[in-house]
Amino acid sequence: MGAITTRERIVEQADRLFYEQGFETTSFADIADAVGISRGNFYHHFKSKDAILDAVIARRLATTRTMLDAWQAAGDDPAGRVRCFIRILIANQAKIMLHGCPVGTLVTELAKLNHPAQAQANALFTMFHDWLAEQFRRLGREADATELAMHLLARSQGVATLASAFRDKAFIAAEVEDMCAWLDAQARHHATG
Amino acid sequence: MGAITTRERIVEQADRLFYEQGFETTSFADIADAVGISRGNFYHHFKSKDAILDAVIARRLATTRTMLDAWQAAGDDPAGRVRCFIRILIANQAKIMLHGCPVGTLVTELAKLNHPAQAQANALFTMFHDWLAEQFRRLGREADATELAMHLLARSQGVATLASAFRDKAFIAAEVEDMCAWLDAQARHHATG
DNA sequence: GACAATCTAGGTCAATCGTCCTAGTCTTTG
DNA sequence: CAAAGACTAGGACGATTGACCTAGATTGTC
Repeated sequence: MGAITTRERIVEQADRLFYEQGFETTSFADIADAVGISRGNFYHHFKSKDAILDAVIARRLATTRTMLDAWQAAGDDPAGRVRCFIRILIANQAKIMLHGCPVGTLVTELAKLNHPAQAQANALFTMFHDWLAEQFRRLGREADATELAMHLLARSQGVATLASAFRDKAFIAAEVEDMCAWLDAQARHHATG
Repeated sequence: MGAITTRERIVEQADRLFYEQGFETTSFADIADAVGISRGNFYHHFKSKDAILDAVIARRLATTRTMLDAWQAAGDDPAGRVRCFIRILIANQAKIMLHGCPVGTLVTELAKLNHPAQAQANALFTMFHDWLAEQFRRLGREADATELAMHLLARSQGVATLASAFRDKAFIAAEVEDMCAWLDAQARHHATG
């Protein structure tokens, strides 16, 4: 127990490669080489490439859930939690400048492929959205919590897209600061009005 | 003259298919079927798939240039021009909900593929950026025109990404309105401060 | 009307894709 | 120790990809 199984290593490397190269571009050979096993060995663990994609999405959902729960448990300040979300852009800025947002780029690619797993990938977005909306509700914005969550989600996506295109670190920093200021204004909007 | 050449029809259909399905997913057979010519005929007009991509990007750069010039010539109101840009999201909302932003999705895909044409595709972003920055300069925001342009570009990208993921028309409308309000505030910021 | 350039069709090529199969090896269990 | 099941390696498959080739059709020019 506790040992990393071959199946877990496959999902781990597939996750990384799907992020770095995209889902369709990544072949079985790529994953096999990364894991260090033979190609034929694959079908003992996954019956198809789509099955690997399902496992990767499930893995991302699990790690995202863990991250959100950790922020939830860290303190009692909803605004502080939202700031944690905003600052992902800085924490992961190196990877984001190279490969964009893991969620956004996957959802976009699956949409173009009209892939059956679109709905599952969208659940990643929904998970972030629902968590953000909950924080805004706790900030007293019950009426427009979902709109505020969508707004912040959209801004993060836009920053990731442009940061990747222009490889611009200063732009990320400026937008993160701007989003934090916007967040403070929203919290004040509750306190004063 | 004026007749649509086979080459133009190839570029036109490739442009559409690259947008709808993505660059890598679209095969020569797909384009040939759409144009109504044989596969082998291709290599008389383009020596490689990358050459078609170059032509598609050049076509998009030209149509974008034409659109921006038309807005430029339409009137003398910089804020009104920026509103034209913002409202692309509404004018093209059906396609955007299905396939995202033509610029953003192409740039993102080429980045994942580490494709040589990345720089050319990025020029599409730069063209929009420079045009927007020019409008902000005319609004008196010489000091931060480029930052404002990047900000608006990012927000548009984010809206397109989420609109595509959630197929949410109301979300687009709300964000467009919010961006227009933001634009007015920026213009006021110049007039009053 | 002859000739050259342009355009088109369809077949062929090697490479790569996801998938599948079979024959071994290792581990577990009675 | 023996039998069963889990795991692995490596090859083979049909399909598809981008690329290339050759031969015929069309067009334009003298």
